[in-house]
Amino acid sequence: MDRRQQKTRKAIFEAFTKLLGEKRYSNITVQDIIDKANIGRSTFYAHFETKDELLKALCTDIFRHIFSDSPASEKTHDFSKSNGGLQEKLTHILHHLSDSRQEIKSILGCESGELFMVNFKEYLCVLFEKYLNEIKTQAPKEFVLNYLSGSFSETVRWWIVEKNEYRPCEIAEYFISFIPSEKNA
Amino acid sequence: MDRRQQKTRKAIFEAFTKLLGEKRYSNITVQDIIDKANIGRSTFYAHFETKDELLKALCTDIFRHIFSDSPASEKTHDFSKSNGGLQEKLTHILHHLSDSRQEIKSILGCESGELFMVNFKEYLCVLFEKYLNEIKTQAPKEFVLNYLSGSFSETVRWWIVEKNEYRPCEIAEYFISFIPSEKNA
DNA sequence: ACGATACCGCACATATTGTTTGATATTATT
DNA sequence: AATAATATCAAACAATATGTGCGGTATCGT
Repeated sequence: MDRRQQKTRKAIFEAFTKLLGEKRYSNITVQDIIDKANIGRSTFYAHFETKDELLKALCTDIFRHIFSDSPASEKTHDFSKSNGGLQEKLTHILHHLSDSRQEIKSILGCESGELFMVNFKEYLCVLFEKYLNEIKTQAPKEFVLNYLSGSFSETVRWWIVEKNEYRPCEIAEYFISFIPSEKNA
Repeated sequence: MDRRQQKTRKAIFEAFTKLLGEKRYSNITVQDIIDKANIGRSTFYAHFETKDELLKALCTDIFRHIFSDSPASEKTHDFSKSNGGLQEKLTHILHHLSDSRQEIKSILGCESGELFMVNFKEYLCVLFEKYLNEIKTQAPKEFVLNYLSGSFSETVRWWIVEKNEYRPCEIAEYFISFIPSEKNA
């Protein structure tokens, strides 16, 4: 990728995230972005068709960072096992989320959070699906999968937005304790 | 309230919900609304300052309907008790939600869903707070309250948006079964 | 050094917004 | 039935945002 493109793209992302900290997503105009990023109008549209595409690209970047590396091998899907288990994986994700906290908090602060959360839930569904058979329940799979991704994503939202003192491992532990399993019986 | 106002307000609401079924919230313009509602420009602004205010008013109307009447007395806060318990209350709420399904589905279909969900969660927090002491957990109250309102609201979202065959009482039962309590031990 | 291309600045037509004006029609009240 | 209040309307308005197109310039990769 051309250095100029990298530079411009980065400038747009930075301007955008700054603006998200200042005002609501829907109130941010392309004009605002190109002013703060100090780029030409046509340059912006050469990179992103719309403001929505920009947001989507930003989220994609963040998720690539968060879900990139697995903390351990996928050998075991026993979610309370110390190594490669669900709890460890969630803790790992929470650490990554914590790294980008300010950025994510800005996104979650308004309607743009919707897109972030939808994306996040999709990633989580893939993750939780592997552990479905560990869960003690009569409820149908689709219910359970939505319940888990929904509850965890909402937990993350709360954890990120509200300034609280809990550490990633604590959140993961609390969350796991709410899942009906052999261990939590 | 003046009959003219009632008529206009109703026309605006109807036009707005119709439009929400056709296109995304952010792509709906005030122009669209006044065209479909067949009212004058200044008339719209006499009723609502912005499109956001209109959405907020619509949500308020819906929630007033959903949370208006209690199914039973508030005597007992034992949530698995058959009468006045949490499960019955949730079932009742789900029935109301089902009544306004199409309307709510339109709202949830795009960014406007964010506002709806935030509002919904606030109402749910008030409800769940009464049952906090029934829950077996080591997690702090603020975590639990957010977990419950988050997981239930996400369950509702899934239930409303995805066309599925589950009845209100089934959803309530599945949800309750995921809460750690004496009964679910 | 050179061809490719990303950027810029500017301009343009189009669309939306929010406000104002004065006239008209409907309402609530007496 | 008459009257005063007011909700609505149509039209016009400036201000702003959008998306696109153009030639010229600077920077890039090779």
